[in-house]
Amino acid sequence: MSPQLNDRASHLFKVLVERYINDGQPVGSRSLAKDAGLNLSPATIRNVMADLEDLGLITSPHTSAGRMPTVHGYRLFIDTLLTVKPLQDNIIRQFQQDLNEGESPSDLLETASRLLSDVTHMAGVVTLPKRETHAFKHIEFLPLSERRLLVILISEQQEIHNKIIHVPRDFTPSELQAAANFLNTRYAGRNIHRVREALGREITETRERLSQEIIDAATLTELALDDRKKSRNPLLVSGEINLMDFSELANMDQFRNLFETLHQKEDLIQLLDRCIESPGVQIYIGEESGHHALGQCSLVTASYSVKDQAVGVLGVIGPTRMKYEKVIPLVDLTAKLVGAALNQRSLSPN
Amino acid sequence: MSPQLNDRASHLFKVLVERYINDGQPVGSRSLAKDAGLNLSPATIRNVMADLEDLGLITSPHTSAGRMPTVHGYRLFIDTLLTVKPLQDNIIRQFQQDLNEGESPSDLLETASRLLSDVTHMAGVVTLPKRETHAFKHIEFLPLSERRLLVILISEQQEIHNKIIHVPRDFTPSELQAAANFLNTRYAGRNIHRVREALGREITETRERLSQEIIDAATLTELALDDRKKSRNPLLVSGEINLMDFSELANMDQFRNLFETLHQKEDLIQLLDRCIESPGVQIYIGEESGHHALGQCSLVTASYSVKDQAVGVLGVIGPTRMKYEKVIPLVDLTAKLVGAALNQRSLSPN
DNA sequence: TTCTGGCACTCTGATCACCTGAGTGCTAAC
DNA sequence: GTTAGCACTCAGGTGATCAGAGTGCCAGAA
Repeated sequence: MSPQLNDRASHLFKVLVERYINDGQPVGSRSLAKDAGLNLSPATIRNVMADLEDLGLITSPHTSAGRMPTVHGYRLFIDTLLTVKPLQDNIIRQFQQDLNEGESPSDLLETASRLLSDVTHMAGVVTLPKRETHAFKHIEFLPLSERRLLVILISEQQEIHNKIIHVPRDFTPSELQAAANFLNTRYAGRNIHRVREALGREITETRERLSQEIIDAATLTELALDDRKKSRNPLLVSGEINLMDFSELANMDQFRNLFETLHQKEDLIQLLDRCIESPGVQIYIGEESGHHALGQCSLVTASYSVKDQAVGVLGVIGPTRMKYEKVIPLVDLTAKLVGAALNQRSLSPN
Repeated sequence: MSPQLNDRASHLFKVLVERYINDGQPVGSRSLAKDAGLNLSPATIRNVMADLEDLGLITSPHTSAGRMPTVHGYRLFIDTLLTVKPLQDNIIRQFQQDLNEGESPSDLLETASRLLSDVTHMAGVVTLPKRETHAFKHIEFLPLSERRLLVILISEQQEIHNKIIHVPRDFTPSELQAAANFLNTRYAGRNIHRVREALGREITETRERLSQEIIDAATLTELALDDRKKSRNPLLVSGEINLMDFSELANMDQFRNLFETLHQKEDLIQLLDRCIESPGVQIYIGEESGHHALGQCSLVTASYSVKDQAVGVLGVIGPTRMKYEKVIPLVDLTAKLVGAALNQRSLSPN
C-alpha cells in the first residue's frame, strides 16, 4: 500500500507537510529548499515534488501555487513519519486536576470536552456511555402521586438517573421498598441490561413459585429501565466556534455545514461509535470519515474504559492541517484520565 | 418624546420600515412612492424623507442609498405604528401540543426555546427559574457511602434536583427518614429559600428545646439547599446558527461576537433578568440592550409565571429588522403556554 | 547519472480606471 | 404644496494591467 520513498523524498515530504500544517499555505520549491536543510536547489526539489505528486501524496491547487498534502499524504505522514511530542507538564497537571473534581460523571465528561477544545483551540467531542453499559448500584422508587413513581437509579460511577414512570396499579410504600431491596441486594454491580435479562430469565424459569416481590420488581424494572426514549444528549460538543479561526473553514457556508453536522448529532455518534472497539488513538482524515461536511476536517479519537471495557469515545475535531503531534498525545491522555477518574469513582466512592 | 408626525409622514414612515424589514435594503424615494399608494411623486416623498431624517427616525448609509430606520425609528414604529398579526392556527396548535408533553420542566423549557427558534428562524432564549423560586414539595435523603448522601429534591412543578452532599457525621437511615419527614410535612409548598429562612428562624427562636429531628433537618437542609455552586446552565439558547442567514450578521467577526455573547451567558442572563419584573412583551432594539455584539440585533422577551409570580424569561434574538408583528405575539403566546403548563403540573400532577 | 541555472509559462490577487444604476438635494415651474 | 428636471454622489461591477510566486522543462555542469 504505502509507496516506497527514498530517504530524501521522505524527508522532504515530512518537512513539506509540517510546513503546510504550520501556515496553511501551499509550499513552493524555493521555501522547501531552504527549510529542508539539504543544500539542494529549488529545481531539484521540484523534481522530487513532481515524483511525490505522481505518488498521490501531494497536490497543488493550481499551477502556480505550491504543493499541499492529499488525504493519502496525511495518512502516510501520520502513520509513518510523525514524531509525537511529549505533553507539557503544566498541561498534564491541569488535566489531572480538572478531571479529578466534580461530582457526576456527566460533569466529568463535560469538563473533558471543554479541556480538549480549550487546549487545542478546536472542537472537543465526547460521547456519554450508553446507559446499558453502566453498572447498576442502587435503585429507589419514590411515589409522586397516584400511579406515578419517581425512579432514582444510581450507577457504580455515581451517575444518577431520574425517571418518572407511570405504573399500571398503585403500589404501597412497603411494596416499593421490597422491590427496591430485592433489586439492590440481588443485582448490584451488574450491567443494567444484564439486570433486565436476568429478571426476565428468572421469571420464565420459575414461573410457578414467584413471590410477589419478584413480580413487582420485574414490572417496575421493566418500566424504569426501558430505554426507548433516547438518553438525553448522548454527545457533548464544545468549542465549535473555535473552528471559525481556521482559514480553510472560514467561509459561512462551510462553517455552517460543519456546525450543523456537529449538532445534528446522530451521524456523528455513529461515526464515533465505530471507534469504540479499537484501542489507542484513531484518526479519520477528511473524507475518510464519510461526511461531506467534514471534508476539510480531521477527527482524532480515543475510547475511554471503565474496568477495562471501552464505554465511550472522546476526541477532537479540527482542520486536517492540525498539529497531530500535539493532539494525539493529548487525546490519549484525556481518555486515560477520564477512564481512571470513572474507575476511581466506582472503586472508592469517596 | 415622540415627535409629532402628520398622518402622511407617519404612513410613509410605516411603509418604509415595513419594506426595509422585508428586504433589508435601504428604501429609495421611487420605490416608496410606488408602495405607499398615495399618488405622490418621488420628489415629494424625498421632501418627507428629509423631514423624517431630521427627526432622527431614518438614516441613509451613504448619499446615494435609500433610507433605513434608526433605533429611534424602530422604537417609534414598534410603540405606535405596529399592527400585530394574529398567529396562524396551526402554529398555535403546534405550540399548545408541544408544550404539553414531556416530563420535567427543563424539558418543557428546552422545547420552548427550540420552538421559538424553529418558527422564527432566529435564536430562542429561555432562562430557567432560579432554584430558590421553586416551591418545595418533597425531599429525600439517600445514603451513598460513609458521610455522603444523595439529596433528592422535588419541586411542585415536578422538577427533580439531585445533589450529593458530604455530611459532618454519619446519620442512620431512621434519622434521615425522620429529617425528611419533618421537612416534607412541615414545609411542603413553600419557596425553597423560605424553607431555609424558616428553619433558621426556628432554630434561633427555640434554641433550648430543640428536638434532634429539627437539628438534623436543619443541618442537612443547609447543605442540601446551599446554592453557592451555580445552578447548571440557567440559560437555554437554541438556533444560534439561524442567525447566519441574515445578511447584516453574515460576516465572520460579527457572527462570532454574537455567538460568543450568546454563550458567555452571564451578561445575557443579567439582561434577561431585567425583563422579569415587567409584564407583557418587552423589546430591546440594537444598542438599547447595552451590548455591543447585539448592536444589529433586537431582543423580544416576555416573562412566564407560576402562580402569578414571574419566575423566568423567554424570548427571541434576531436582527433588528425582524418581523415584530409576528414575533411579538409568538413570544407572548409561548410565555403564556409555558406558564400554564408549569402551573398545571403543580396543580394536578398527573 | 544527478544536480542546477535559466527561461518561458501560468495563475492569483491587488490595483486602477471606468461605467452604470440607484438615489439624493435643489430649484424653478405648475 | 407638489412636481419635473437636473446636476451630483456613491457603491459595486467589469476589464485591463501588473507583480509575485510557482511550475515544467531543457541544456549544461559536476
